[in-house]
Amino acid sequence: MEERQALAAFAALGQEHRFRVVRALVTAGPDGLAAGVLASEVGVAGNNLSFHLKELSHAGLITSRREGKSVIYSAAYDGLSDLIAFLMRDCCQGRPEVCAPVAAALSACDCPTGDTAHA
Amino acid sequence: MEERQALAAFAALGQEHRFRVVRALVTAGPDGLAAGVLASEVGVAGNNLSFHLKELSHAGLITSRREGKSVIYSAAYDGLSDLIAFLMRDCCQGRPEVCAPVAAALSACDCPTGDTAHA
DNA sequence: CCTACATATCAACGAACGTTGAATCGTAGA
DNA sequence: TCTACGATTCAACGTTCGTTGATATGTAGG
Repeated sequence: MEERQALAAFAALGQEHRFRVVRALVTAGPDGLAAGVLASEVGVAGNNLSFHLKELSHAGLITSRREGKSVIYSAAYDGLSDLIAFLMRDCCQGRPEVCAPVAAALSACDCPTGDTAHA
Repeated sequence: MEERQALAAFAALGQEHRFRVVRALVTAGPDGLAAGVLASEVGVAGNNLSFHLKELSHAGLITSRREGKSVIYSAAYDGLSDLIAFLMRDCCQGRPEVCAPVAAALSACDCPTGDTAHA
């Protein structure tokens, strides 16, 4: 991931409404949510939401597809993981003070980290 | 980490100059860097840098200590790891599409993840 | 005490951001 | 084709952000 893209992603997530959009889409799963549903879920006017969705899409954090009259938005899981990986690559840099808690968070989650023996 | 704090941290990292400050401080290690050194390293005027440093400090990403005539700034490693952990907790949510690449990035780094057999 | 140096604070300006309302585009059904 | 509906685009606005220059604080040395 380029630095430019990462900066855009951080700036995008630094806005409350956009962050709530991303969280709602991640929670919704790969099926995604229609723009109208997102609007009422986040509490933003439709036209305003379009503005934020374009920003998030440009930052590589969400994707969209048309489905009948609706436009369905989904979280771009690869973009999100790229962002986390970029942050760790730029900040971890051989410093266990940063990585250790992240590794702990990984094993506290339902994901296959390679050493999660808790499941 | 609170959502409010995480939003402030994302917004802080979304600014190029501030991001470069954080990267410079992480690279510098726990010893940190003086404000003047940071100013020339990032290419920002001293008074302007103070503004950004206050923002980063308020976001919990850096800390400061006075040392003679200089003020030394250091990366807040716990704040950074908290931020990554928060992002994964809010975005991972049992979705291996996000966690797997992060786990891969972890093992590509010099940190003890518990299963890094590459070193 | 006075000077020199390193940072921080303040007021002010221009630029970018986020919101709003009206108008437009695209799709589905009568 | 006409209407209804969902979503987007556009122009305008008020606000916030980032930068600049001048000023103030705090520290070390003469």
